Amino acid sequence: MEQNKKISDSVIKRLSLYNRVLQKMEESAILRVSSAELARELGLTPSQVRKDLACFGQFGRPGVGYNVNQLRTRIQEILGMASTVNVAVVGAGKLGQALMAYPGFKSHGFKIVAAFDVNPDKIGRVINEAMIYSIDELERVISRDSIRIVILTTPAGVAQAITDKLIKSGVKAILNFVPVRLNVPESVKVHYVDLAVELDGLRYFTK
Amino acid sequence: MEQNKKISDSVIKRLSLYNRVLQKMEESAILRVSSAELARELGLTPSQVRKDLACFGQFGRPGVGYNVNQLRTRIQEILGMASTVNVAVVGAGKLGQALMAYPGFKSHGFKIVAAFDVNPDKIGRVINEAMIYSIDELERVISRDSIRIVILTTPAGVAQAITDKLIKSGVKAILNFVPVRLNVPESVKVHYVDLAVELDGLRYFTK
DNA sequence: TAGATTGTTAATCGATTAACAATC
DNA sequence: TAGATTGTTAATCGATTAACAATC
Repeated sequence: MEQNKKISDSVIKRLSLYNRVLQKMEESAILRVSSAELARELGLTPSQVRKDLACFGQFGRPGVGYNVNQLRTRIQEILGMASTVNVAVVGAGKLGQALMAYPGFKSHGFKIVAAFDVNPDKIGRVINEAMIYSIDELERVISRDSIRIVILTTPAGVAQAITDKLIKSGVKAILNFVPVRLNVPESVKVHYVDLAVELDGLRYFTK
Repeated sequence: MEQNKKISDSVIKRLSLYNRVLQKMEESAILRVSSAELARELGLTPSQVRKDLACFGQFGRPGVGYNVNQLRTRIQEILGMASTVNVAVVGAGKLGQALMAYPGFKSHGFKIVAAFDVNPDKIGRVINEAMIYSIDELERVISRDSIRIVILTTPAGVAQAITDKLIKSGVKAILNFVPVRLNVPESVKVHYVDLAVELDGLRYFTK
């Protein structure tokens, strides 16, 4: 069974990818899948797929493989995709607004329910059913909508101060597009999406 | 000296982060820095900083540390930041247009010089000095502007076909926002930015 | 000189891959 | 039964951390 060790971020991200592939297979009415097929689809090794899944119990049958529907259901349980999770965007600039309109979150069970900005011209506007609030409303709306996950796209200068406020309001995880390292307590998780750094990696490769 | 082993992506990304910190220090007229200070600034260990830098030679002086300006200059050489690199955005939807307007690329030596889309309403528009071209112009413009790095934000259905075209046109690296695994030859590098998967990771953490 | 800090080697840790008995 | 494929243990690989002699 293997279980009870703590699961790494990489495993969770791959689980999310398995789920996507399984969803496609289900649409194509495919009933069974082997670790080898999943691996090929995602550019992994069969061993890795089996090991990832084994973190959470036994889903497959030797000689047969995995039941597509059953495996997908179980992964969605593990990832907590059953109920939709509310997310807020903080900083409704071009990038923030683009993320508010991004269609890819829905199928993963996320809904952007609010955004925040300081610009009076933006406040009150609605994008994709979510309203842009004044940053002064942060605490109130975060708590009203039980928002635990936030996408941060503010200017660099205010990112830390706003993060402090977010954490006070009960936010537990931040997807951070701001090129600044955030100081947060251990109980809060930050994922960094640093686009310029990503491009730096690509440029180095092309030399 | 350590050198001549192949350098991992993680090392290159950290180099890019060191560069950012060093730039700030230079603005504050700080002349010297130790691996311990750099490490603290970025949440790493001093060992790791020294090891990363040692991949490319000896920059520091025992008992003294690193010369800020000298180290930054050297890192920019390593990363190839001396001359600006042309980048194209393929798929000028909301996300693509937001990335065209993103101010953070410039300081890293990137310039988005062109975008591509199929929508006739968008074609011909100019955002941040870069024009949106018809996708039919792909080969011509990519080659005209010597574009080797592309940011991909197309619909999922056309991502692979367009990627094939890009590679034929000479593109060597792709920053891929489309939730699809791209099939590319070994000589081409793809970095995936999968926002829904990132959020899945955060949601799992908050449970 | 004494204290600080490097570059580098060795030890540790974690993640990936290979191997294989169990079993459908 | 024979072939396929799992779950799991062992081996490998790579990345991070610790330790320390060299040296400013």
